[in-house]
Amino acid sequence: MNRLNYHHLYYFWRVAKQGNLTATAEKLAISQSALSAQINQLEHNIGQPLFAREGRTLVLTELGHTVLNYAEDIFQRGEELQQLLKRGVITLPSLRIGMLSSMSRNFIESFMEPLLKDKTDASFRLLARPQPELLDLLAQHQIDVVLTNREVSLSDDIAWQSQLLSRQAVSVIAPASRCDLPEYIDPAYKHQRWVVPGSASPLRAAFESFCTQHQLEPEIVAEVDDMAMLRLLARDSGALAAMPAVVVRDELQSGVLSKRFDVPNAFENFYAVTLKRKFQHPLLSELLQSPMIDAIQQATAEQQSDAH
Amino acid sequence: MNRLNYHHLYYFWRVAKQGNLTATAEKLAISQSALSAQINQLEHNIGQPLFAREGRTLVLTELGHTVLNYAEDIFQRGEELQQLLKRGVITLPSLRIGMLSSMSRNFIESFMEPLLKDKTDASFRLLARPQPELLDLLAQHQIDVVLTNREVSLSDDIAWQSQLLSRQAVSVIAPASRCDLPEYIDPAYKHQRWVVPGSASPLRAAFESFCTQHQLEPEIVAEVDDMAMLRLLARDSGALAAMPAVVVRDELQSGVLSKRFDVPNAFENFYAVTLKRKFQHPLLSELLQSPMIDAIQQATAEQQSDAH
DNA sequence: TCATTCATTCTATAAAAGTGAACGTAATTT
DNA sequence: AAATTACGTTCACTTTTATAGAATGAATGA
Repeated sequence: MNRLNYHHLYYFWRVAKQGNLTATAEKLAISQSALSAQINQLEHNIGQPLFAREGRTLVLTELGHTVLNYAEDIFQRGEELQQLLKRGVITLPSLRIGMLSSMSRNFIESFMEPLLKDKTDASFRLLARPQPELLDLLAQHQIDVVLTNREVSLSDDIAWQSQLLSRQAVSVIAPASRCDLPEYIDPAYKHQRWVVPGSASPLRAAFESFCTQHQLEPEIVAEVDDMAMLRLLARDSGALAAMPAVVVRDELQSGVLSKRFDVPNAFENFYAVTLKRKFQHPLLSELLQSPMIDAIQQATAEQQSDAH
Repeated sequence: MNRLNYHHLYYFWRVAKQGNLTATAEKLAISQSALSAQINQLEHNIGQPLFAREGRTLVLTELGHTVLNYAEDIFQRGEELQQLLKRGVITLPSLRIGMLSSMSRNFIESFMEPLLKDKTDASFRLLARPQPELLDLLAQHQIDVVLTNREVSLSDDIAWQSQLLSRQAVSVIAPASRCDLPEYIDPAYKHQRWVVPGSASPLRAAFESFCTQHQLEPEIVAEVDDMAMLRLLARDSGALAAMPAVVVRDELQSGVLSKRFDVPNAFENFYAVTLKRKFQHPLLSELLQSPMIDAIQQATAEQQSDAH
């Protein structure tokens, strides 16, 4: 291999991030043929393909992902330099957060809390998508972190890093009008109307198993994936609800809803998924080691040991 | 400004590090004219000079230093990528430490101690030079850190970062044969033979002022800049010596020399000077926040408060 | 002073990056 | 099943950029 050609690498970076040669060529204001040729030269120079040509799309190989990680470091810093040269100042790029739309908004908000207060220079973008799309975006460095309640499965190509942020017990939530119901499992719960998480969710599975175990025969009024929607239904449907308490934090506080008890051994996990990278976004580092996260982790650790 | 030309930036990086166009052209195996032209283009593209042409040499401007800092981040990462692509592994580059030859070797050794034990992958280079040359090398990213006992003066161009590592009292050291001398200032010290630090050193100034204050009339046997040399003379000359105790740590322990007392208000400061950079060498970060350093700093803090 | 060192400038040439049209497939529509 | 569209590659050719080499100039040092 000769010396690395940084122009080729730059083009590769742009294409890999975009995932599409034609669109990238347009953005770069060159022809696709030129772009294609440059990337071929890079691959030829390296001696191994960076993209697998699958059908009519370009998909990063394992090596491609590795190289993209380096390119990201290199050219993010380069962009910063260019900004400095042009405008005389550098502004921190926005922190790009991806979230699963089914997650608790309250949780997300408390995660981002450090960004909201007294930091004038902190800016961020928030993006709700299905999990596979989020992971794609992450792999392409289009977002910096994914907040999810679903475990990520290991991939050959990509070095995910998944950090458990919090572990919430699943609670039985009742409208204020039903505060006669006992704060423990009881025959009174045998025939009730419920709103519950969608069947794809591990929470739902836990709820079902709980019902079987205690011979409850719930009437499912609604099953909903989206936690924000679930919250509204819990508040307004008059039915009981099974969900992490954090989802309806405000309602519990104001007394509109009340928590009866925790479903034993049913938890919702919150993860922050990132790519293993040398240079993480500074705001992200801050968030991931913020005292709030520590507090949550400590709290959940206590919860766990309480449970045992 | 158009898009940043990374090849130009690469050439600039090489030249700025080397400090010399002709030699760099040779290393790059291109003509000086080509190299000169490329760098001119970069400057033209940026709109401001990166080098000041002083006589027949190229000297970095303030902007030049800034750009070099970015370039260093960019291309160090690039070199790492190239290494990965060629050899399949990345090895941490050596940590390059610059030291003032006049400094205590014992101090340097204890600074580097974390590198010496059980780390198989830690490699470093050590370089003894006069202070101005060390700072030049640092500014050109040829070394990662300068260990010095002399304050750095602030420069317009370069963002030094100077961290106080340790503060050593200056002690009066006597050969074992002279352990009759009292452990406090006393007329017995009035006429004695001494080996002392060179007159450029702040230690020497402190010693002279001490002598004046207590009306000592020292016979100066030798004045020496180099602490390693001073150590030998203290051991072998039979004269008294004024120096930080750490310099003769081993001799004090073995009893060949003995410390009589500390010269009041005379200290030698040890600094680690680095460039303010986004991405510091990982080994260096480790050293600068090693528990040994903390211990020293705590000890010296106590010393200071004792003195007050 | 005169040779030496080092960077710059100029012209010609070599190398590279770029264009645009033609081509090959895979996916999608009719 | 045929036509259409989307997307990447290949090829012949043009434009742009990088480079060599000789000439120039300015500072340094013997």
